Amino acid sequence: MSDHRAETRGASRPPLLDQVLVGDALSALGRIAPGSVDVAFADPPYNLQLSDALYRPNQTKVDGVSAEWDRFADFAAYDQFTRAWLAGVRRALKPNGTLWVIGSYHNIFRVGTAMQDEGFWILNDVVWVKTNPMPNFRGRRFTNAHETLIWAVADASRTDYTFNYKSLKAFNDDLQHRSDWLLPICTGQERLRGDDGVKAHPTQKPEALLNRILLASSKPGDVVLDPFFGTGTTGAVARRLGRHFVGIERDPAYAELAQRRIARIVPHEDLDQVGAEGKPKRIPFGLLVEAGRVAPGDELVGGRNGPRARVRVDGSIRSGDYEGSIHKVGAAVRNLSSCNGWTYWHVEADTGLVPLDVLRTELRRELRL
Amino acid sequence: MSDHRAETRGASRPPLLDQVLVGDALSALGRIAPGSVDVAFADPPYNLQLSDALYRPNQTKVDGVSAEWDRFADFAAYDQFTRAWLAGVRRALKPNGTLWVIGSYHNIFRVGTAMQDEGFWILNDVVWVKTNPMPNFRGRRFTNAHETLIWAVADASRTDYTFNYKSLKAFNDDLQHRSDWLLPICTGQERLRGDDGVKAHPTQKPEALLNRILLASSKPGDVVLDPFFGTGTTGAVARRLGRHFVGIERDPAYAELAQRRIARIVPHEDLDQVGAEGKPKRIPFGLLVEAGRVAPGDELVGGRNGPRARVRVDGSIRSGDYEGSIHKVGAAVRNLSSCNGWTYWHVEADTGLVPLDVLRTELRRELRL
DNA sequence: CGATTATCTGAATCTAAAG
DNA sequence: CCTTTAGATTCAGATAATC
Repeated sequence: MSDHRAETRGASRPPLLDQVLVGDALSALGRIAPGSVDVAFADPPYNLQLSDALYRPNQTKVDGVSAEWDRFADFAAYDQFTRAWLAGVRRALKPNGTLWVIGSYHNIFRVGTAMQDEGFWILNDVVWVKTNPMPNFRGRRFTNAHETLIWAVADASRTDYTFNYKSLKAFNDDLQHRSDWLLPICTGQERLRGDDGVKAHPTQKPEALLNRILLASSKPGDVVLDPFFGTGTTGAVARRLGRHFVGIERDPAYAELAQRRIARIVPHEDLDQVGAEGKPKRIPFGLLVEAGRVAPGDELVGGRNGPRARVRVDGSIRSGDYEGSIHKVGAAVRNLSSCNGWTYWHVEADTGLVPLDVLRTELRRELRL
Repeated sequence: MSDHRAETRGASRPPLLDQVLVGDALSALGRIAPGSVDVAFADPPYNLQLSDALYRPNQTKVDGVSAEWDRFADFAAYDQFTRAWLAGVRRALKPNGTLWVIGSYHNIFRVGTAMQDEGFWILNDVVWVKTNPMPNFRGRRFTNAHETLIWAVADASRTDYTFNYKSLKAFNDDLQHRSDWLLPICTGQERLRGDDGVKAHPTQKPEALLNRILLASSKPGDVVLDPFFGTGTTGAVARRLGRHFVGIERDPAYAELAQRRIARIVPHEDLDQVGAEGKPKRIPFGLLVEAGRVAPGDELVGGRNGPRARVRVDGSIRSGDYEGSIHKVGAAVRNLSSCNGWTYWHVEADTGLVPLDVLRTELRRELRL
């Protein structure tokens, strides 16, 4: 993480790591060093606009969200609030940092519009499909069985945001991970409750959701910001996964609860994910020739019964009239615009055809690159 | 349907039923009698903003949407276009009429915001989860595997919109219908093609999607409006379900194609029939880790006295020098080309070795999948 | 002819590093 | 900034081709 400073947009202030800042999101965001955050997760007020109490068919009252923090005069007020905190988060993020926001149909369209207007570049929307949503008691609509997440990078021109593609592919049994995530809501032991057994926070998110978000879009040691910290699910998961967190929460009681909760978390010992070693150093084909893994004059084969090529002293190859790099010649003989020569060309061994890529991997291991 | 007139807001003009109006949406909407429409479905341009060509790993070119009708100067231009057609649709709708709009993350947030601003009252957002989405070829994002629908009533004060709750509950094996719909994209015989075998329209929607929409939110004899008619999927399904349609399409060739398509439709005699639902959902190994059934750091055993592996945070495992999914590593340690990690790897319990497959079955049962 | 294998395609904001 | 080059990257389902 030594390159954090190089990525900052402005002056660096002392980082407020692994703490909960008590205060409203807007002013607290101003205390965070610009360009210091790798990933942000925000679970803002949903602006639910509930009017009357809702009762189940058995006449018990549904304990909905009716807190003061979820009341806005109108859409314009909600938009203004949204744009303000989005701007603050964007300032705190590194240019290649990403933001996740979760919401429902009550607010997510306004949030998404504001994100685009503020300059965020959307990478995906993700739907959290709930295995156990609350039913629709009145039977007047579809069961609201999902919530929407928006994932966006702070600066549209940056393509070097963190996305642990291989890790998520391994997670998903070797199929690339999709935008629909099936997860249960937060219940049972995981749900924080007061001494009276009543849920401590009305909208506590499941740790599994944050777990997947941070596995996908952050690295160990990264700084994770949550401007609506609540009871600290983001901090708990960040700590368990070896990431730093910065939480902002206006309710001191929630902040206190979150701190205690996070203190109990035992971080995982092994934080390795697939491909966590970082990008291996590039090994040019010439190095294989130089190291004697392939000798000048050796013949390469383009797959079973494919075209053949001859290795030359400088690591170029020739096949018929074509000469050049393994990639260029591979593309030429197949009449394609490009080609990965490492996987296309093979050498003949006793055991059969061996791709150059295998020889490269062996050399890389021996040279510890 | 004798109460149509009583529900109209303005003067009644002769209805333009079961026709395609050729022209741009804005002016054609003005020709529709105000307050005459029961349900509208809109599939507006998504404003995809594609720049360069995209190639698959096998170097074939992806046939993306590059039509002129999907090009807008900026978000402001798109917003203006959106607000204009939304106002026109709202005028055409009965006060208790509802509007469905489909979109992707490129445009749906802007559309949702505009709908709320224009006075529509959102009833649900619905996610169309695709069984067979196009993959993400470069591995830089999550597979974009869903699209979003917004369902809203024209007048927020009206609660007498059509929602066939019992019908949909029967459709869904006596469970109330949820907001996540699993459906394949439109391919095969259903996809309209020219004589050259090339798809007639780049964004044809599956009839199953419209079928569910009209089953849910309309009655036989209702008037269904589609301001972006394309090749007439809405009209085809409306006719089959005994509803009237009004289509608007600016491209005469599409309009002609749609008319011919709809003419071939044979309306159902029994309007209550429903289709079958999909297969059980796959549970990836990562979900077991996420759910706490297996913890990072736990040891897996490959059968009695077999090799051992260590579970990691992202659902990958490591055994010796090998890392990857349970299947990949299982294959590697056994020197096979493939392996079913679910039956090969076990966890040690008091009662002996338990295959991962058993844990998966338990989780599936609890999540009711 | 049936079974197996190869090919094609779908609303896509789809690279990274070196020079 | 731009240009060039290396080389990494796909899932489900329908259809066509081959055995």
